[in-house]
Amino acid sequence: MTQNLDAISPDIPSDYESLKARISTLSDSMPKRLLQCARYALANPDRIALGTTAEIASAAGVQPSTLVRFAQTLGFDGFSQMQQIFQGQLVGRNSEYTERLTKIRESGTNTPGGILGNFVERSKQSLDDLLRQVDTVALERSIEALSAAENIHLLGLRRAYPVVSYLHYTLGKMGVRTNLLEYTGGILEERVQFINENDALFVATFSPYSPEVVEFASKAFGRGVSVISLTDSVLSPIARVSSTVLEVNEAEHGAFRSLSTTMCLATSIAVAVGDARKWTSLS
Amino acid sequence: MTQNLDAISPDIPSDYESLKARISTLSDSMPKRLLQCARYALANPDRIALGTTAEIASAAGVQPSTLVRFAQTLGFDGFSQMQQIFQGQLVGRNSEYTERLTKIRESGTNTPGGILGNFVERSKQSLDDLLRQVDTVALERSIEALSAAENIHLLGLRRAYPVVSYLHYTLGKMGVRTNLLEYTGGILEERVQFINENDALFVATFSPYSPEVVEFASKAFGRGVSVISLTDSVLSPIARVSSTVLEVNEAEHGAFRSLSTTMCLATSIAVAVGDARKWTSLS
DNA sequence: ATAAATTTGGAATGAATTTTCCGAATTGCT
DNA sequence: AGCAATTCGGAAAATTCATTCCAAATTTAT
Repeated sequence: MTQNLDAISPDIPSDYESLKARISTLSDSMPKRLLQCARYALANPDRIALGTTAEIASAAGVQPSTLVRFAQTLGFDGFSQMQQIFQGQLVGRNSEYTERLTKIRESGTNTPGGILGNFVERSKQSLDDLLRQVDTVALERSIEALSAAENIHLLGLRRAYPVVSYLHYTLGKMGVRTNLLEYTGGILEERVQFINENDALFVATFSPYSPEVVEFASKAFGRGVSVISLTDSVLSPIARVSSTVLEVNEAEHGAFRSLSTTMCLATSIAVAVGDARKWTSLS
Repeated sequence: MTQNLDAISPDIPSDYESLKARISTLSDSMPKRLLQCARYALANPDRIALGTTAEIASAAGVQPSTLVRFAQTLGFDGFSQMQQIFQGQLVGRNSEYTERLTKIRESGTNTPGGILGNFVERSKQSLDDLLRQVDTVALERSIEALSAAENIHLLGLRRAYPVVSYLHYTLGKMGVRTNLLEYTGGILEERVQFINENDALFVATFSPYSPEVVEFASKAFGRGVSVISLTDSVLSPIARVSSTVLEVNEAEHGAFRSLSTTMCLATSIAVAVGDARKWTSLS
């Protein structure tokens, strides 16, 4: 097998891209351990570039010899030769990046790359703002409320729906069951009655704020339910009917906003709640 | 002299900045050859990071032993220890990130604020990586395919579902109708027949890759449908059944990954496709 | 179920690399 | 200019590292 592959492609990959491509094509026919190497290499190219066989092997959970075999399977003489490709990628990266940024800036906002560059920049700014402006007290109270709740209900429509559906999934994976309130016709409001005082309602809504969501939260809040809201302004109508308000200023491009920062916050909330629940369930 | 310096500053520089600072303060009292090392090191930090003593020494016009003495003059045990600082600088290109991350770790990653700080930093890094690694050709081809498609079908389960549901919403707002394939029981596969050759299938899937999604994409691809996939590795099984592959390396916190970067890319795609469709519909 | 082929782990090998050491050369001081 | 201290070069030693090899384990084919 190996001989055949060598015969088919005797030349060695000369840059990181072709190396990735070769890994991709050969991964089908790779045995378990070599696949493990492949996965590790693609996930941690920096460590391959700088580490020794012993270090990398132990980090990847294989033998040093397997690492050498992996390199040889890809067409290299040995590990060292493959390592050079990873090193080249590491060095070229620095210069390429700035070069690429200027190129993207020049390309304006009408090319796909330009649009992406724009969003990346704004998202980074937005993430900075999040960390700077976040109300840690509100955040901690939110985590507490969600951790203490008997049941967690999630509500969000339109642009907010991906946020709550993600929370639903991630919390579920952490062993925290949640109730994702889907909007199926006009019956949403009727479900308020199934939320009781010991529960928490997590509601996400952004401008323009869906009236039905605000209305729902208002009713729940009126019933004494702990309402944690994620929104884009303290002026949001949801703020008045919430126990705790989390604010996020999302990156924009014209009229279109990303969900990048919001997702970052949502993930953090999920992990924090998962952690808190784990500790309490263990004790 | 050397003994004195050791006595004055027995601690070793722990990052590139303090290393540079020490070189600059000590360079006054350095003899010729060591100064030569200092100059070379500051001018070619990358080569110091990756080369061997023999290589570097010859490039710098000194003996390998001089290189070792140089490192020891700066307070290190030997060359290897100094090299690690240069390597660290190479990996944490914007050493800001790693620096801030360690700062965050010191303040504890178990508090909600700590978890958020962690995700914010990693997400920013992840966004940088996205811009650096994105295959602009693949991106442009994706936009073209999606713009040219008669109908756009969207598929993504579990963690990928929020991504496609967001695309569904955003593209809809831009006047691009899409068909969001929801997973309702085992009937998913039967829907392949409703996708025809002029359509495009956008499929998102992350490790562990849902077999049913891969299977679905495979069938569509087999029917000649343009399949644009968004995934987390070239080893993804979806890659083999796609016309175009977009790769995203998302930020992690332990076992949990955010969707921050993925959402940024998704938004960009939506805006780009929306733009492209607008132009063609106007002309 | 059995045999053949492939893959794997781990020790052994051999190469490469870092570090030490010491005599020679250079520099600084009187 | 002559002496002492420092610096340097280069070889030798010690260490680390990549690679090879082979027996054991696993997988595949019959």
